[in-house]
Amino acid sequence: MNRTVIRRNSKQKSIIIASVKKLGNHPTADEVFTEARKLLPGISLSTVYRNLAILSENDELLSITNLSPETHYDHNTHRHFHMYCTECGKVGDIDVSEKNMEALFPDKYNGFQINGFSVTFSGICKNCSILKDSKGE
Amino acid sequence: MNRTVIRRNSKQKSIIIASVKKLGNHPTADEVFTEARKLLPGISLSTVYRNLAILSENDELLSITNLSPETHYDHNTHRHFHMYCTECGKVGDIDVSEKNMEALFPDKYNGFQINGFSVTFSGICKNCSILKDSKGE
DNA sequence: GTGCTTGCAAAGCTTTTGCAGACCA
DNA sequence: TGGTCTGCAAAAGCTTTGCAAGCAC
Repeated sequence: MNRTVIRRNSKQKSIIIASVKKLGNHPTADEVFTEARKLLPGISLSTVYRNLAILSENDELLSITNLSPETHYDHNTHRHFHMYCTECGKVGDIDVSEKNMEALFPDKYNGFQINGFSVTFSGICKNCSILKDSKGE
Repeated sequence: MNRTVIRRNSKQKSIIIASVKKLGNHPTADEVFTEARKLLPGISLSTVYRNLAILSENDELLSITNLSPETHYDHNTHRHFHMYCTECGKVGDIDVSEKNMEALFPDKYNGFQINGFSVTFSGICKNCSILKDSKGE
């Protein structure tokens, strides 16, 4: 669903896009805000939220809303899965073969017209496993 | 992760469980609250939240977070997918063959130890499609 | 100049928490 | 009776919104 309003460019918008790309690993709105402020100290959090929402609507970003309490944003808009570490909150990508994708993700299911999907695994990442082991937990 | 505290029964707790089962279709905390109040008008929303959290921790309920802005609760704790209608907010179940499950859901992935997963499709349900068609959208 | 976009502040929404009293075992 | 559970109210956390000023085109 694209906005029907005329879009304009602004310094803020391009800085927000650049920040998401630079951060790379599924930043939250607040992380984008922190990064964007390095380049434009006066930028406001609501501007970040507004632009992330618009970019998601226009499929220029993927918004991931079932990871943690916060919404994460991903500049990789291709179909892929996510892995969420319940220890450190880090988000990783999971690649799935195109064959499995097709088998799993039909366009329709019992009358539902499927437009998008979100797959998230939760668990413990390599780093946190090592940390836990070294603490003898 | 179970609580280590001793659990007691209460009228509120059993009414909350009964309400989730009666509502059936992935109710939110507020919907459970509304249902529970029919049976016990004095019950408080925080009691509902507290009990839903405990039941989820004990795997007596599945909590589905950020399907929508609210957390949904499911008395079906078996592995299955969800379908979220972006028009009416209704949540449906999607069954996937056990074979596909096994292929897709390994216990480990690149060092990640996978403990749980969440799969959500979003789109438009049958009812809403019909409504949209009849409006000529 | 028009009207989209921003920053600020305030509000909105769901969920959590502190505390005193109630109640289960 | 001891300690868990409840209800109330307030707060927390993330996100959205109203509005006047600023800026792109």
